[in-house]
Amino acid sequence: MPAEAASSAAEAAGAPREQQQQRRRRRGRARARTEALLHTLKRSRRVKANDRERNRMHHLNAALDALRRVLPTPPEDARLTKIETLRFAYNYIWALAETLRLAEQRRAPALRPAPPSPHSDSGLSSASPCAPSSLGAGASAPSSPATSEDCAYAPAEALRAFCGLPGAPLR
DNA sequence: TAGGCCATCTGGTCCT
DNA sequence: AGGACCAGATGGCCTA
Repeated sequence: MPAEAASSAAEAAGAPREQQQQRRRRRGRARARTEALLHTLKRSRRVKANDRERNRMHHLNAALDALRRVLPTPPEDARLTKIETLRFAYNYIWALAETLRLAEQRRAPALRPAPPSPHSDSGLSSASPCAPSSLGAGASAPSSPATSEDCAYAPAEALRAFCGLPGAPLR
């Protein structure tokens, strides 16, 4: 072992034992200081990260609250939970899109059969910003949260059915 | 008291 | 390197 060799060499050289011990103690203290510093550094980074995470979640919750405010829930209803809010929003958007589609269909029945062509993605939905294709779901309407018969004849009814109740069916 | 919901902390991973 | 995002763990609060 080189260390042993070195120490015995030092002894052989006549270095006093006391000096060696002092050196060892100093090294120990220095290492302890470094570790403490590292620990506080890690700690302060963690605290900062926690702070950011808390902030991030607050922003997420604020967005969720904003979403709750625009959803048509009766004010006396208990506040929707997070998962309920998301499901409700999904169904609400679906119902709105469906309403729009049916309204279009009534106004211009001749134009009705317009299955999305493979190239239709880009050219869709000049009608309304709420049209299905502009909801980020691609060329087709969001998949139905229930059977399509449910709102085939009464869009308003459908809206109520799908959006009036929290926990409306979501796939 | 069990179960649901929520806020917070934490370590890992990815991105800039 | 530091920040954003994510998922798991934990503990508190509330309600049936």
